[in-house]
Amino acid sequence: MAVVAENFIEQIINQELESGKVSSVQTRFPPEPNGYLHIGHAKSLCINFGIKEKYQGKCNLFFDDTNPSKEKTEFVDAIKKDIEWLGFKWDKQTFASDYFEDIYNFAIELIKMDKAFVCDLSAEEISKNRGTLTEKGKESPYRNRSIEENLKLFTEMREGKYADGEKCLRAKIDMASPNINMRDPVIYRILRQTHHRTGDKWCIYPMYDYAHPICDYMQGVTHSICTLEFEDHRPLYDWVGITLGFVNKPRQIEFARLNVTNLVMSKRYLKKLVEEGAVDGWDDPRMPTLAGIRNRGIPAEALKDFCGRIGVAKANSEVQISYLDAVTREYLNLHAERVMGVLKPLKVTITNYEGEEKLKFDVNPNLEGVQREIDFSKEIYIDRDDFSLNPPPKYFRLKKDGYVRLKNAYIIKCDEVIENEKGEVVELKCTYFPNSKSGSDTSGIKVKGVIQWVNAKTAVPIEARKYEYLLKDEEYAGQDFSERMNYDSVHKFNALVEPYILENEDKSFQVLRTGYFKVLQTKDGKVLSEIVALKDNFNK
RNA sequence: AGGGGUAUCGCCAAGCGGUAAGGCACCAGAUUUUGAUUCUGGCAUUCGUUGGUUCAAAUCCAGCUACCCCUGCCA
Repeated sequence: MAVVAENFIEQIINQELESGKVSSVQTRFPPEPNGYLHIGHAKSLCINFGIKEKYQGKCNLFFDDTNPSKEKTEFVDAIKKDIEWLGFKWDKQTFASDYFEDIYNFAIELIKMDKAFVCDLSAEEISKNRGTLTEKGKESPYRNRSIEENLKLFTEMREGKYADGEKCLRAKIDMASPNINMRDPVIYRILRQTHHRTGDKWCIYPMYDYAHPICDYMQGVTHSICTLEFEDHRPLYDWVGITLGFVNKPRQIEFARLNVTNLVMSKRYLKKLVEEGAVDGWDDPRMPTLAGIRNRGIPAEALKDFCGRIGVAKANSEVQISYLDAVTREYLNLHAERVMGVLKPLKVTITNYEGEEKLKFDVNPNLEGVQREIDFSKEIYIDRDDFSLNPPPKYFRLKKDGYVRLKNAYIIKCDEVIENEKGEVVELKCTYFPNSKSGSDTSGIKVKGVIQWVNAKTAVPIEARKYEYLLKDEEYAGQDFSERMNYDSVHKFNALVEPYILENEDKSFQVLRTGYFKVLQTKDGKVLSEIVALKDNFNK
């Protein structure tokens, strides 16, 4: 894990701790349960839980469920699973809906202070009266209703006397404000939607801008961390807290959201891909969701390390996807078990070898002395790409009359190439050198190439799939991805792998030279996903 | 004359008045039974730009410029 400099949020907290403005720190991770978490959320998770850990504070998991038309229990379960996968432990699990009654009572307070009013304007009229970026807005004709009338009307709104959209509650701030969010924003709307937790108890729901500062405050949040687009909302966030007289009002701090080159990140779009069946679900390895990343075989530790290394700042930036690969590679190199597998099997018969033997194989060269056994015999398979009939210069692997080392086994020489009627290579006849065994090589033969192999008898056939990330590029931007997704984002191989890999599902294995493997359980059986994230220089 | 932000190497990113950290990528070399790993060396006389203050500026001031966000009864 790389050591990362203190980010600007931590600097702010340090100052507040020093000055005594706060004595302890509490954050919250506030997803709306309307979809799965993606890699961008991982950054927020790492920031919020990172602060909890660093300052021995608290961090709640707070579901922002103020809009019942989009939210589902399915999503809250998925979100929790993803956070658990990352290894973060929240202090309390809370919902905005836990506070609906308080939020309502605070609205009554606001009305009593003459800081909120019931407005009869339609959504379109409100929009029209809001003014534009350069022109100030017009005050609602209902703005000066009496407190008594507002109280009565708002109570009736809750009781269901009015139709959806017929009335709303607005904060009374300033229609001339240059900040559009302050132009008497709507804080309650009438919405007859069954809420995933409160059912039909309510027909009015608070808006995010109004509910969030209250929920933060009620939970004891000291630092409410969100993304840059909420900077313009901070005055409103503060207005709510100040007007309601919150003591030690939480402070909202904004940071730049994570962008990754060419990665499709909008929840709207990801949802569409799932609904159209362009991918196998939210957890498809091609998805940038945490579930997808998990299935891809990227360890949680690697993802967290990535989040730490990209830093936290306010400048809009775009991180290269290859950086995630690099961090994954680094983690896997240190921790992953090694396993051999061939994507495109090519039979090799070792004509002068008889019998069978067990060979030692390093589980991971970084874990000294930890070995397991692999079977060797006269019939093996190598990868078709490790043999070339017309080798380019500096080709280190097997060629006709050439030598190569079978990883952890013997040096072999290719004597004969067997082709079928179509001229395709179907088998190689080789001889091995008994005194060239790994670890006790006295043959004196120098080979530059080392290739992986699997034993014909023990290897298991499996469908290997190579998943590409869902990428957006100019050519496809804004278009319908689904066709392309199925076309070129998954590559399938009838591969052979060591049986060992199947006994260790849910682990990621580094595969020699080609990348890393992870076994996925799918409807039609086991599938090995192969994602290339290792360095692959030999094609240069 | 709308408001709010941001500008430091190809990509992230430290720096907070004392003379440009680090990571990824890249280049060169060494070791290597993964063409991986590891190792060693290289990689911004310059911080969007123009002026100003200062003995000294990426850091302070002023003016430009570029990019991002804001006109949901979404979050």
